[in-house]
Amino acid sequence: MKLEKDQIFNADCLSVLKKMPKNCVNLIVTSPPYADNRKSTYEGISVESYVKWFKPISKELLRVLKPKGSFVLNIKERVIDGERGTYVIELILEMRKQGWLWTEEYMWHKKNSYPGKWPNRFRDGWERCLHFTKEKGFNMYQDEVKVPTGDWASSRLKNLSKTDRIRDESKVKSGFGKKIENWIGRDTVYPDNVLHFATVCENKGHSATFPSELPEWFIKLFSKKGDIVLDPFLGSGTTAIVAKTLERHYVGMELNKTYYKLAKENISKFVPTKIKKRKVKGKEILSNERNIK
Amino acid sequence: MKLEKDQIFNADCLSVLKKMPKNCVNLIVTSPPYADNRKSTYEGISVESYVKWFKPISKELLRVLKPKGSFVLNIKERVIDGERGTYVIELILEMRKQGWLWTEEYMWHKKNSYPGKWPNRFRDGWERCLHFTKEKGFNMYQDEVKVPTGDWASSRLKNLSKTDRIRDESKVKSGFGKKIENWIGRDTVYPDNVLHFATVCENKGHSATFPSELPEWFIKLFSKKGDIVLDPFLGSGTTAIVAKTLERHYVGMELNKTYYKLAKENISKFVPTKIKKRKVKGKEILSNERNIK
DNA sequence: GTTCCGCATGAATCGATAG
DNA sequence: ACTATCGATTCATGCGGAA
Repeated sequence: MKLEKDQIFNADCLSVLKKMPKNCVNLIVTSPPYADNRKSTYEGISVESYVKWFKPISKELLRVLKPKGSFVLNIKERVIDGERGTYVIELILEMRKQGWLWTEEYMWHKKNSYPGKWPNRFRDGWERCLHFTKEKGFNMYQDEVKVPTGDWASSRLKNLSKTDRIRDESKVKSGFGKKIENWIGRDTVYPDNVLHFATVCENKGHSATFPSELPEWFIKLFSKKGDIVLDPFLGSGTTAIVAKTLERHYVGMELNKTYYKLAKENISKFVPTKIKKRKVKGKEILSNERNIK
Repeated sequence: MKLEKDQIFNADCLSVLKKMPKNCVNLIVTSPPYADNRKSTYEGISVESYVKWFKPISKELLRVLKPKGSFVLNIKERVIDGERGTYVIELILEMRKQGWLWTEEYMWHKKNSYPGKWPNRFRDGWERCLHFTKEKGFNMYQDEVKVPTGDWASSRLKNLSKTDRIRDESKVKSGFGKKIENWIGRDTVYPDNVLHFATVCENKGHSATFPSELPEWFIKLFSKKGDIVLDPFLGSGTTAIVAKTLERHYVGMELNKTYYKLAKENISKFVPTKIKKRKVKGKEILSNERNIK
């Protein structure tokens, strides 16, 4: 299969990945389905089989990723019978056996974590963003995520107020250069490996597993314009939308038909491109043309 | 050996632990020496042998801990040859085999992380605080660590009281006063599992140190007055001082003679005055801060 | 045009209940 | 005894309507 840019598949990611050529994507950002506590699950993945389920996928991801590319895995283990599940840390060990380098673990601090009160724990306010690479000398564009110093920056990080959000959205839409302009005269510093983003709620209009700021940060950090960003569990399409907005190409898979349609709808709505359907060798693929407004 | 309260040992913790009776301490809080990359280390523990070195200690800790007690392990894996070391997550798996329950993983977000710049990673801004227990029904005193509400409620409360003062002057019996009381009663909430503390000044490269706020938070959360708090890697004595300040008893071990003397000196210097507390909204609260400053 | 308040909601977890 | 379902708990956030 030749890799067509900017398309999404309504299919199991493993089957699509196997048809993809090796070393073809620059960055993988995804948040896979979380494990399900129920013993017998027909759509979810059980806790017991999680590692076994994910291993063939991570093996293919290793194959399709370019040598200097990165794989960012957003995940968090469930509480199982009063304990934190061990399947995530077991997965790390298994992926290293496959050849992945566990380069870093970024922490996503969710300021608005799910409420609740229990006798043995507090609300869970963070998730892992595991950073895997194929080589030590992977691409990392640190200057693209520098943050300004001073109160303005820290307050923006801790609390995305309404004005900040407007600024943030315009920043994404107009590209990164404009943001730099806004910060001229200010000192900028490199961030640390802790990310402060609020989760998205349903009332924002579209449900998503992670806020757009999360893939945005990693896409800026680990890819450049024109690169290809892959999300094998696309969900409602957040990764693809952000990638396209940042002038990267996207490839995505989503098994669930409802989410696939939602992603397609969201992408067509948000991305300033005209999507055309085309038949190639009996298969329907997507190609896009630049929409010169 | 009979357990003497409020004493510290200048000895290898394992040898002392073995002499201690079982089920005698209520809480263990410690930050063990970090693994050392160098092959032959004088006092450090090599990366390869870290799990093997720690297992007999954690086995004894399991024995001396009371059934409803907790073990809080502050640790973070080093970067080894460009990758995060796996010995911490391997240790979690091994400790579960010993009988420990991996109940939770708290996250210490270091607000002022150690500076530096590397081509493949950012500054490390967080450490793990692994929470192990012997039973599901362990002791947890959640009310002791409540924090002020976030911006949402505080700004709302501020505005409510402002408009309400006006209404109160005009309408004495409006029934609105009670509503305010409900809001005021809600000015503290339960925290999540992310702790925001600044690091302490760099100690002279020996055993890992944490700010006093860290043991303070866990001592308040997992023990009550009169309980016994153990730190098998006491360092300069932070855990013991905080324990005593909070009217708990302490037991500590420190192998390094210099640090042992320092700890003893620090503890003896300690005058049982009030621990540093801050006033927030007229209420005394913990030094933990809900928001990133 | 702002600011402010009411309300719904979210990758949750525990304990009790029912089969 | 083991498993599935359900109600209670909790708080930061965004949206929409009101002041």
